[in-house]
Amino acid sequence: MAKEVTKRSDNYSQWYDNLVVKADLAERSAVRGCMVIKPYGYAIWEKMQHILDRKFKETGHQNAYFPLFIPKSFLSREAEHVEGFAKECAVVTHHRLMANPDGPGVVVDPSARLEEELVVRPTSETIIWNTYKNWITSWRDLPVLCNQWANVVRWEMRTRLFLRTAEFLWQEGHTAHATSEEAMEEAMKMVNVYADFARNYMAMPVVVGHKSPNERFAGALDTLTIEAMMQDGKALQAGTSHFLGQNFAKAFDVQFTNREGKQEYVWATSWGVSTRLMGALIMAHGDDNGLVLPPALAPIQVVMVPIYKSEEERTAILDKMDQLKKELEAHGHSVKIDDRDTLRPGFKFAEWELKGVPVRIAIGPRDMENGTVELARRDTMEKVSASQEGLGKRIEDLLEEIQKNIYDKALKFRDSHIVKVDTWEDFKAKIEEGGFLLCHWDGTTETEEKIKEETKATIRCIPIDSAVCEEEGKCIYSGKPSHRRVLFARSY
RNA sequence: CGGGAUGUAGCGCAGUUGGUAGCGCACUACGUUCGGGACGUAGGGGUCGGGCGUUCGAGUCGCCUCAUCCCGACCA
Repeated sequence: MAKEVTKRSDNYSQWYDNLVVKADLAERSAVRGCMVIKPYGYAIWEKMQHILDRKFKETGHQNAYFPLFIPKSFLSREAEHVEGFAKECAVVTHHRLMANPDGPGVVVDPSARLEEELVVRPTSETIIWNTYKNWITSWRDLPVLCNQWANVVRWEMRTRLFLRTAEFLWQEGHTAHATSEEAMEEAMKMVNVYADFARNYMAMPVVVGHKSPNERFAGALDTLTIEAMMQDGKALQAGTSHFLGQNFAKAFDVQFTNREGKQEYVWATSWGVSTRLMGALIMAHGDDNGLVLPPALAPIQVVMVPIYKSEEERTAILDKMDQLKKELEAHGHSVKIDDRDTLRPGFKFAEWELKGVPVRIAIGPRDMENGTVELARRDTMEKVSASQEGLGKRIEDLLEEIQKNIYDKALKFRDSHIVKVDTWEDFKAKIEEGGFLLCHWDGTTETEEKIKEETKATIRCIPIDSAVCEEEGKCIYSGKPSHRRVLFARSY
């Protein structure tokens, strides 16, 4: 009643917006296009951060931090790069305010104009490569493998909570290598780290592939991506990893002396995932009752709701819950006892379902007599009575099963919405139904853009490791020969 | 930057031919409730986005302005 969620089937977009707010994840801020991430939402992001950070360290990376402000001239060093970002940059032009001479308040002090404007980073390649120039002189200095956790600003015209905000949080890895092969290998390694994270922690299947030249990151020679399918059949780019070649090394003159004593430009990669992953998580698994969080990312994995009438019952049940909580925590699970006594159990059930807590344990007088608990799982909404004995093991198994079930469900949904399409008529019909279309494409940007104009569908990626794509055929649009299928979809 | 809309209580909204602002939820207090989003009673809360104008009188009409949202173009 208090927090009714719009039905997913009625209006997917509205369902999403509503859910983000009602589940206490985030809200729009007073600043145009910006978002406030609320404690519950941030707790999920923190879990994502910790897991990703560990993976980065395991793959040999170190964290560092580079400035928020980028001199305008840096950004313009790489031609494609600046062209790609120029239209969405926030620019700092002054450094001082003064009392308004014509009335109340303050105005920008015109005498405090910066000699060179500073761009609030939309991404950090330029400032980082300007720094790397001083770090790298010899082959012995390579590779440089840095990551930074930061915020970036892209002045988007239209924003959506988590999916596209003017400011967002992300991590960006920036690496420098002695050879092209090593850099390409790095880019590939990191996209696979993302794919692994999406599948095993977010319980979200993804397609790994190359972007078409047209969809590449501004300044990259190759962009690798993970593409996820949302429950309305649209695609969401969930992470990217770029092979930058020597473009930035040349733009910032980063050369090293190789083993033969010759000067060479270094080879670069960059890769990132953002708070957009939060949007992906919500859209991939949520339902009409709210969020469905995979146990691996749920800030609260088990919530306990006491049911009581008298104060004696309340005390006895909460004592029992404390005891069970300790047992579950010993198994490594995060547990919350909802002991608020101003709210009724039914209200709490609905609220924790809305917030996506994977497992709920309810204990009432009846359970206290029988030595049982009521065990409810969020993914299937099933409720069973379980013994208080051995609950730790039971919950451990259940959380694993939920994690697996959420993934399987998402995988089943996705696979049933991927179709091979071989005629243009069929393409136009199928794209309306949502989902991914595997089609032949002649490899030209012209064709890609015409398809986009006519259907709003874009090439999400050219899948890697997909045997079904490896075949000869004819372009869906132009009829020209093609030697592999690519993935088309409408996207966020 | 083009096209369309909306600004009224914390949130969601109603407000007729102009007559001095209301509903639901939320909030506060008390009581009864408590195994799936409780109910009763009593309360509090508004310069109607801002400015100027028309009028005896403007939430309502006119002009200006600001902000937000939606459809385009752009995008992790």
